[in-house]
Amino acid sequence: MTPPSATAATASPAALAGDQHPTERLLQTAKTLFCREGIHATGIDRIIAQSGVARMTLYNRFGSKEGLLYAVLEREGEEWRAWFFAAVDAAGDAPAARLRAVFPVLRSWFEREDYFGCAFINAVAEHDKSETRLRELTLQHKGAVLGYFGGLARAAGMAAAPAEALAHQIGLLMDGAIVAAMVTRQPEMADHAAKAAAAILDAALPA
Amino acid sequence: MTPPSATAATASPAALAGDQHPTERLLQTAKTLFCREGIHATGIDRIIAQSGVARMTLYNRFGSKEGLLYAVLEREGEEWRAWFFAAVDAAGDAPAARLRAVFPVLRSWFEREDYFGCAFINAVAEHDKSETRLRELTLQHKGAVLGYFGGLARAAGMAAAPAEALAHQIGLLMDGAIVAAMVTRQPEMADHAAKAAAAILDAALPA
DNA sequence: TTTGGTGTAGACAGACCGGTCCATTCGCGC
DNA sequence: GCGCGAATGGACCGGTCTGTCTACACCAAA
Repeated sequence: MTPPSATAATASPAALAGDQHPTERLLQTAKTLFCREGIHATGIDRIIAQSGVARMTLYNRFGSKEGLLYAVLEREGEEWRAWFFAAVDAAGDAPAARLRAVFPVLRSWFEREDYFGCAFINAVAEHDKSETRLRELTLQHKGAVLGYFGGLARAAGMAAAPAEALAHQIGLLMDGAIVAAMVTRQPEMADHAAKAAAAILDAALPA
Repeated sequence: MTPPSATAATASPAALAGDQHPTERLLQTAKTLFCREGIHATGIDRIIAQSGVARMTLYNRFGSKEGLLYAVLEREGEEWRAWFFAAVDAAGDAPAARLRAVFPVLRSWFEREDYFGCAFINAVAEHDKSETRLRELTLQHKGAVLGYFGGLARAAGMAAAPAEALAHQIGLLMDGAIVAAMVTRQPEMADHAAKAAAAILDAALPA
């Protein structure tokens, strides 16, 4: 997912290989490579070479490439949500204003040159569809986001059931914008989504 | 993408390995395996074993695994669009009625047990994001679908620009539903999308 | 009957995969 | 300075990957 440098400061890729903890460098490097080039296409050798960490350190910390992937996703989910919620909340105190800020915030994500789609969606897409673990991790992440949307909707005066329905609709729009922006490389996909969201919100929220 | 057996008749997997042209069996088998288990995770050996075709036949016909993938996507796009447009058009003569039929039709796709998401999206997701060929193929496919939506919107009385905007919004909702249904395995995602689309259409179309 | 195109069966090559093992070095608290 | 856990660097393993090559079977047209 690659949120706008939630870890801040250490932006330079050069600095990345030098001063951080091995675990951190592994997670960071793996996240980047997994997202940009795909998980299966990224070999262990690439990860350890680019992170400047010994092979055994990876296996001691994460057990396997799969374990590393899970750790990357867990971390990425936390960081992304922290960034996203904060950015949306910064749009104002009114819940309705925050709901309307969702897609402008997403656009700022799409505009990053290191935007390569949602790590969770991409991971599910390239694995066996009967794999449950990955889908569970993804559902957990998406569930947290939907919960956040639902909370905003209720805070805006909606009842529980319609608030949940609205959260689902915004969530669908968000997933659509994420994959459309990945494929087209056009951040403006967020604007189309924002217009759609506006129509939905206008119909759902008391004026 | 796996549309509901556009090639009809030859549904049985057993029949698949027996009576068809080698080229056909390769395309069919590769499509299924690529979608269900991922492209990188599907080896040539699996494809030739399951299709009952000689290894050299694959390389004579398609040149490489990559060539096979492109052929699969091209074919899949054509078949899927043919099925989808026909199914939506069957909902009625009125353009508005057809637009509102989009997500019920998608739901019938999500309900298939061999639904594993959109082959194009999945392919882009698991390859290097600087790969242009795959993204172009995907854009071509999505462009055809957006064009279809835009045509319906104009036929429903909308001007060119707003019709195109509406097409984008429906398209985003569609992509979102496709990935959400892939991750959750819940066809009801289409219902949420349908509600969102209804709000958009109600606001856009003249009553 | 011959010939040529198409497909088959499987051995094979070379690269690369994830993962293991081990000897060595580093860094830090004592 | 000492000792010990953590990290390193690299050799190495078995397996699998894509792609090539050869020898052979079939079948229709000349």
